[in-house]
Amino acid sequence: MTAGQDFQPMFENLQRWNFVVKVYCAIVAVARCGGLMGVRLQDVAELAGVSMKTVSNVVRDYEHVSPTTRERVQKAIAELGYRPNMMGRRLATGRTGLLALAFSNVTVPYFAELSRAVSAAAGALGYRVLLEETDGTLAGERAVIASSEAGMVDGILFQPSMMSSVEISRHRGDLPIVILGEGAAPLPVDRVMIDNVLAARAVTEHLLALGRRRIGFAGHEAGQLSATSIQRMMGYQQALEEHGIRPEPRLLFPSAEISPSGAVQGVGAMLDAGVKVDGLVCRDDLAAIGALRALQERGVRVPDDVAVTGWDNIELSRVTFPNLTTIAPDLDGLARRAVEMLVERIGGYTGDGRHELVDYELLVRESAPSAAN
Amino acid sequence: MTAGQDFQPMFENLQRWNFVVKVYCAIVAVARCGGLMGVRLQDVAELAGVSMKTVSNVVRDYEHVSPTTRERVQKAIAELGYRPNMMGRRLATGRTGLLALAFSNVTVPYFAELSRAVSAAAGALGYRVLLEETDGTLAGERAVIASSEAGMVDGILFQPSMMSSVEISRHRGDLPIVILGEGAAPLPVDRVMIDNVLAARAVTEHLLALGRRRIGFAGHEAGQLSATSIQRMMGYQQALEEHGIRPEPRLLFPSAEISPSGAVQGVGAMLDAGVKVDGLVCRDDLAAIGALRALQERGVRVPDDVAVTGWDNIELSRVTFPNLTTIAPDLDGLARRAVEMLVERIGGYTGDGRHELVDYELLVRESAPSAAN
DNA sequence: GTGAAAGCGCTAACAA
DNA sequence: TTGTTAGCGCTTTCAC
Repeated sequence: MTAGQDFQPMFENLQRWNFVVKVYCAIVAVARCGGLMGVRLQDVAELAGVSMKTVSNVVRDYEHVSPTTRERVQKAIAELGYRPNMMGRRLATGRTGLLALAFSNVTVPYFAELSRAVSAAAGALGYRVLLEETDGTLAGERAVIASSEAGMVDGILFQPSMMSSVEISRHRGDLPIVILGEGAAPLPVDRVMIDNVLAARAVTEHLLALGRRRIGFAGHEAGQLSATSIQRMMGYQQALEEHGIRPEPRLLFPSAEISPSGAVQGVGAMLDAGVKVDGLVCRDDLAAIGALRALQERGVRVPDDVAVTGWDNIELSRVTFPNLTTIAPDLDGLARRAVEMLVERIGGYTGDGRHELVDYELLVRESAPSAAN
Repeated sequence: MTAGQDFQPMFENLQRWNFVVKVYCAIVAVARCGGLMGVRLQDVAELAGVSMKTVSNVVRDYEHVSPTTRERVQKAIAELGYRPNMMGRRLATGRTGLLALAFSNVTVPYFAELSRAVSAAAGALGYRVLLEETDGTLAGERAVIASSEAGMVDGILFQPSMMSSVEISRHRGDLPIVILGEGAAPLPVDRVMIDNVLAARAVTEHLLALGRRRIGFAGHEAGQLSATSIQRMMGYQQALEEHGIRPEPRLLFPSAEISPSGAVQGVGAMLDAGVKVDGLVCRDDLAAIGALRALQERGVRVPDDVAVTGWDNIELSRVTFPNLTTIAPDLDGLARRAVEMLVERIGGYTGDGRHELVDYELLVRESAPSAAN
């Protein structure tokens, strides 16, 4: 008997012993909690008496596996309670099946609703979504980009608020990225948004059609304006000018902080300062909700005295009293298109940056009813 | 010259060539976008002229590396723009650094705020959070548990709404889990919540102290009650009974759908049916916001005619008009404790299930002001 | 203090 | 149709 012949059986025994232990553990585990720890592809292969490749084929629903083999493997899988380990799979394939969705803060209802739309769209294409909050800070945005580059995700949907397009374009070349919204976006990078200028014009024109002439704009940043605020204010201004009304700086109601409370204070302060308006275009629904409170606290009636509009069509905009006339972006369309483009990039598409617009709708509700009312 | 001697230089040349290509790519990449594709530990090791082990030590801040070596390695890392690949690391260590946070729906403000608190608490312990939405369905909850078991996360924070505690306890034994909230929780599993019965009593007693006697409960499920609704209704009932008031089934205002609009309809329908109340304990802030609208639509004044209370202290509860008296759970404390316990479990702790309570506070605001007002 | 090599669990050429 | 084997990028004994 040579050393080789001696070693082989010993090795087999080792394997078998390992297997026996695993099965024992399985029984204990099943008895304990119905599951099983650390079952590997190999364990299944051994129990089924086939190779790992075959098990892998069965697991991934590869076609060319004989029915009998497949059945045997599936029996082994069930018996052992095997579940594929994503980490191993991802390391081998280089894909994680995860998309990062980065924006400032999930507690902003628009982003929460966006994330649902994105999750749904991603799910339809076999991806899951890792939410990343940037807190709207440059540091936060850099951290998110950096960590996304660590291979945990296959691509990133990014709604920037601080980062410049130059810096965005400096990201690592192998991380596919799609920009959401009207923030900075380098030309070579894909982006999806709605036409903010046009929508802001539409909403302002709606107030003009109601006969309002002293129309304010509320809820934008008190300091450096965001791209979002700029575009919406541009549309507001255009609509006024087209109707021969000169935009007045006094009719701008900035918020010290972009939040509903910020709008309560910002709008409140201007009203207390004696500024008179009969219409208010708010930067977003949250600002509009704050404006509603600021007006109502002071006994101003909405829409009779002041008609108010929001933006985003968040769920609560239907429930305020009065509920909000608002711009309703096609969130599902936006999410679907963004995910599609990202998945194309992940798939290797290297064409030029595509900058696409999606639809929106002006939803007329109580806070600024239609002229017919 | 032997074959061996011949092969060695060739191999070295191959390595060097590979290296030259990488550096070239690096230059191109840096020129193009400041980053670099696919730099591996090995590439850094080669450039620095050390072994992978040493680079790994430097990357992970291992102490025992000589300063000169460390510096050389760091230079190579910077030069190549190396970033460790999480997948590889995780496969090797068996840890992903990811915690799943599973609940029905991020668009529910309470959950959005919870997720921020959890992200913060997890970040402090070196973990990141993967948000998982179950849509409040049994199928959704099962899918989340199943996918969490696929090795993508190290543990899961789960706020169940449908799954029974028996089924929860059947999950795979190697997936640490902590239950959030008052839903089903098997005894052996850790859980963190606030005392819903006590808090509901506190909020009801607040209304009683205001002299309200016809106090309703609003916003619970029209059909099968959730654990949350049950506990809050129990506290409501206890407070009434302690004050010698018999709870009246007519004063229950269920919602066909747990949403603000659902509450608008539910409360509205009861009011239209002629039910009279002077106080309304709402299951949550969203229901309270809906109730507010239902009341205001009908000209009922809040709090003068009907005092209203919410639950959760969501951001918008400060901005409604009137703003909401509400139960403010210590979200940060809850998140911190839940993450701590989960991380302990991940670390191998196997003690009995711990069921812990965290603080809450009754926030008195306009919708049900203090008696002194 | 540093290096060599054996995995982690899976996939995918290439063989058979 | 199925098996063999060489990685994926990293960590980690165990030597040196």
